[in-house]
Amino acid sequence: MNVKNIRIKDIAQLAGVSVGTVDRVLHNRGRVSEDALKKVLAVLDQIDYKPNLIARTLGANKTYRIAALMPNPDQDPYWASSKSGISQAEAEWLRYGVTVQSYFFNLYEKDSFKEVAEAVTKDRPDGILVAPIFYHETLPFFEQFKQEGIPYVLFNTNIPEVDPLSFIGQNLFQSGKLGAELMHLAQNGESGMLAVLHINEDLGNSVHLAEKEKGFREYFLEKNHSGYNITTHNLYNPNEPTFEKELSALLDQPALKGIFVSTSKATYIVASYLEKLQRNNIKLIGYDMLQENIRYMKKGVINFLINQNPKRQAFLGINHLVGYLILRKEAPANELLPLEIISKENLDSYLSSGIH
Amino acid sequence: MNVKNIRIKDIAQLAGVSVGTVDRVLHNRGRVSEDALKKVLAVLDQIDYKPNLIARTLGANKTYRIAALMPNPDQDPYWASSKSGISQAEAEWLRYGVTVQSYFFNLYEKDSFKEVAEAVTKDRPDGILVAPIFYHETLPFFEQFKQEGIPYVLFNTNIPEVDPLSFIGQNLFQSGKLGAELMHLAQNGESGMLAVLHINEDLGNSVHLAEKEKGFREYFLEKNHSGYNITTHNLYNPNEPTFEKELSALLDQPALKGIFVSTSKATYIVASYLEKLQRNNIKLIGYDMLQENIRYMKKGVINFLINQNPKRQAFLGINHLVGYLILRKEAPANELLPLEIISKENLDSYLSSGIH
DNA sequence: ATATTAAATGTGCGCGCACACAAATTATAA
DNA sequence: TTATAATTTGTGTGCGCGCACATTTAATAT
Repeated sequence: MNVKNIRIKDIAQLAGVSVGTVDRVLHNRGRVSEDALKKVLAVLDQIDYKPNLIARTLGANKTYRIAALMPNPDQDPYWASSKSGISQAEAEWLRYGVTVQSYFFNLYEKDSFKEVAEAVTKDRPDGILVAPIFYHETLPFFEQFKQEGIPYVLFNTNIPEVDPLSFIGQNLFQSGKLGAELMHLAQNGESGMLAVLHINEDLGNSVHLAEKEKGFREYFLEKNHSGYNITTHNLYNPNEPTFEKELSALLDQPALKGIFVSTSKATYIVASYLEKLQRNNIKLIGYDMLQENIRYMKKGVINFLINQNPKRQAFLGINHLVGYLILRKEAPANELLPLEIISKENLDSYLSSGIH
Repeated sequence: MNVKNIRIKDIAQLAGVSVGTVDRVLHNRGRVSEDALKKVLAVLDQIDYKPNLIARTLGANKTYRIAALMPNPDQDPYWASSKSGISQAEAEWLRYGVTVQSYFFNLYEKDSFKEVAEAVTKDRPDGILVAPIFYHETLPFFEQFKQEGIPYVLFNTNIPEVDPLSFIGQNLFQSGKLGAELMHLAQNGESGMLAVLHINEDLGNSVHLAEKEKGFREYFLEKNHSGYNITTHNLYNPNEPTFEKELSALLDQPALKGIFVSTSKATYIVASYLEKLQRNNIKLIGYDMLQENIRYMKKGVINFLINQNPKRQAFLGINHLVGYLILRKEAPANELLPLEIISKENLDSYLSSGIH
């Protein structure tokens, strides 16, 4: 019983004042005499008061509206994963009066983002989770959010200048280096031509992808592996006829030994071509445990996946926001998720382990 | 406001009875007439009542004592990691009246386990977390715990027969297979001799380790890689003079291309010999991100680590117990953590990401 | 000096649940 | 029928916090 935490009541008793006074001091609402203030502060200085968050939450009985601003999940299964993380977090907090309103913008149109972001601004939510894949377009909105005192959390893409409550994502440079290490391993010591391939549908993403490429190249630079000849390939809309031509041209090169693809959707697109063209000697390394990618990995077309954990990213984003709003918890400024390596032999262990 | 959750009060109103009656039905405490029971159940059938756990926890205001029964963390840094997971969980729940009492037994002495387990039994905790590395010795204790209605969670080693509230660990067979895949990769296509090495200090563990070996061998069987010649080596106490002799004899074999070590402590022991004997062409694959292992990985002596996440295992164990005791949450019967692959290039991303 | 205003302090209530206990109803005994 | 026991039902209280409001004390005006 003596291990129990100190309550406001105890502080009041120790300081010889009423709980109301202690409350006013704790929240510095003023209306406290210097004398009383001193007494309370003296006690607070001695003991380490930690409010009972459970009681606080119960008493508050407020409802919180969180806005999630992200690309349309129908356009890319990667974003569908993010969406499911949001839904999972929402389900967990619904009963405590938290609702999440999702706002989807078109992955390929900057104007769509603006439009949707304005809608969010109008709605004045209590907190905002956003995947700011467009750089310039987002800045003024964050200015606005900050002015209105609405906390915002970024995920997937970081923009440190806007000083968010928290960012959740990964170190992209290191991610590229890891991709290179895996590629190197998969090559069995033989050298040859390696391709870095970006399918850059959404132009907002290019900085993002370049960072991965830098890391990829850095690895081979450090290793001084001149045996590998690394080329870069930028493709755009997979639906255009030029796409297939360009990709096929690349895959036809007999010297090509491996492809590092910088996005999750691009991974299964390339995998499908590799399978169709029977180029099973080309090692493929890409991103994320999307349904399609899982299929190709089980077939052996994809050698490694680096898990960006889109679901977990979004899930944590909502959680941090909720923690900040109702439990007054400080969220970590940067939550960099580990770079998880998925191979044929540990794939199932990831699939069966919940959100993780 | 209409999104708010349904309260007991609401159910009472809908059923036309008092909250007390609803409470008795929900907790089936009896003392309810058939008529009232029917009415309440009818309402409950219609709506999806989810109790407000915050309110429940607040009201309960009980203190819970959890006993953690595990090997002495001073004997092996692996267990020190587990310990830190327990401490972290304890810190998180302390203010809600949860205390954790740790009971350490000697990793090498079955009798020590018995002794400590008896102490736990006498203390009658509200819940027990245990790493049951000795098989036969543990069974009668679980019988006792079950009779007394004390929930227990296992981690690290599973004993499904004792029907725990939850088990937290990994699929060991798959873990061995993964080790083999990584070894295969690290070999760069060259074949040769591979060694599976167990340093089996605590005899209780042997089944555990055999399972990993089975997986390791299975991988090469499936691949039909007769090019690799796999041998098994059982070593015991590293402090005995024979130990060094036997290990050196193994490492001296020029055909030896790789070693798969089945425990975390053994990993850095072997790494130290590899370094000393300058056998840097032997690939080493082992377990866990212990301080020493991290050092050897950064130096390039260890090629891959499979992370068993001892810290997280214990952390989750306490959390499940707490969730069950105060929030009445059902813990998952089997929480199999993913088999995380650690390499030089993603090591830092794991180190910087907290408990994960 | 008393009346009025301002500042400081203390008290009460609700959040939703669990549990103890009081009240009301029904069944049984005298 | 009335008295008593057994069963069923309802009410009240506390958990710790935050906030609204009542009360007390001090400062100022008349």
